[in-house]
Amino acid sequence: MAKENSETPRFICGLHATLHVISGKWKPLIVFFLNKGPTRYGELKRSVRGVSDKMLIQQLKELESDGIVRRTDHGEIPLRVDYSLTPFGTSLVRAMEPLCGWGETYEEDIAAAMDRRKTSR
Amino acid sequence: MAKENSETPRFICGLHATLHVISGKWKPLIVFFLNKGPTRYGELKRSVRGVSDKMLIQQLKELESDGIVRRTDHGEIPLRVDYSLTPFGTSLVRAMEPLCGWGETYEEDIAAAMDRRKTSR
DNA sequence: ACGGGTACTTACCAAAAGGTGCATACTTGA
DNA sequence: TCAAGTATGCACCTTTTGGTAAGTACCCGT
Repeated sequence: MAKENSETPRFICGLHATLHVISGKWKPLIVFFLNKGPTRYGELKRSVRGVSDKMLIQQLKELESDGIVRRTDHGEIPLRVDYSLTPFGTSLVRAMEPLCGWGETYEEDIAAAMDRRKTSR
Repeated sequence: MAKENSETPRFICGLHATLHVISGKWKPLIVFFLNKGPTRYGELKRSVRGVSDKMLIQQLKELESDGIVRRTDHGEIPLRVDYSLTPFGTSLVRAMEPLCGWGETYEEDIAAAMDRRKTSR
């Protein structure tokens, strides 16, 4: 009587799940900066050079709805909001570290491969 | 006299570099299966359910040009090709493990967040 | 000669992701 | 009152990514 797939095989493996959370052009950069401590919106925007308001807000909202980031509105007279990592976000950053390390170690190879592809197109 | 950025700030951090290698709808799944050993094209296609020829080949080519995957043409009478991870690819898989673990641990939370977003749209 | 299998390649399209720029509501300082 | 700053929202458009379906070149069994 069992259906072929009785439960949700949404993710093939943990990595697959994780990628749904951190993929997005600016997300890794955002968590990277946020890992240094709470940051105001404008400050973050200046840190993540090249990001547009739309993208920054959008990605922050997604990270927030994923429970990675916390938005704090200080309810002050001149609008003041800042963003920080939740403990969940911090655990993500921990798990990312080896990948960061791998990327750092092979940065040049990765860049070279990217260039090769761009050139041969 | 120094320019603002004298050298290439292509990646903000290692993770950023890594993501250029593993992001792509089917890449994590591909390396996941390949981690179990060399696999023939057709076999891989049957494993990664739902992938089209175009996508499988495309992503395999990118992984190959990034040095993650190795293509072996056995030059046999009935066409026979298989794919496997290079040592570089294996090192990537190693670095991915904590992220896999994180994803496994919080799979439900991630899925729930995804559903929330899908529903509220 | 035909149908089927292997390993791709190609053209065409739809959907998702990302970018640009203007608009808002509120503030402070000149 | 007007410009400027903070933190967004929104409409529109382009780019990138992914999907569908067909075709190729080769081989094999019947």
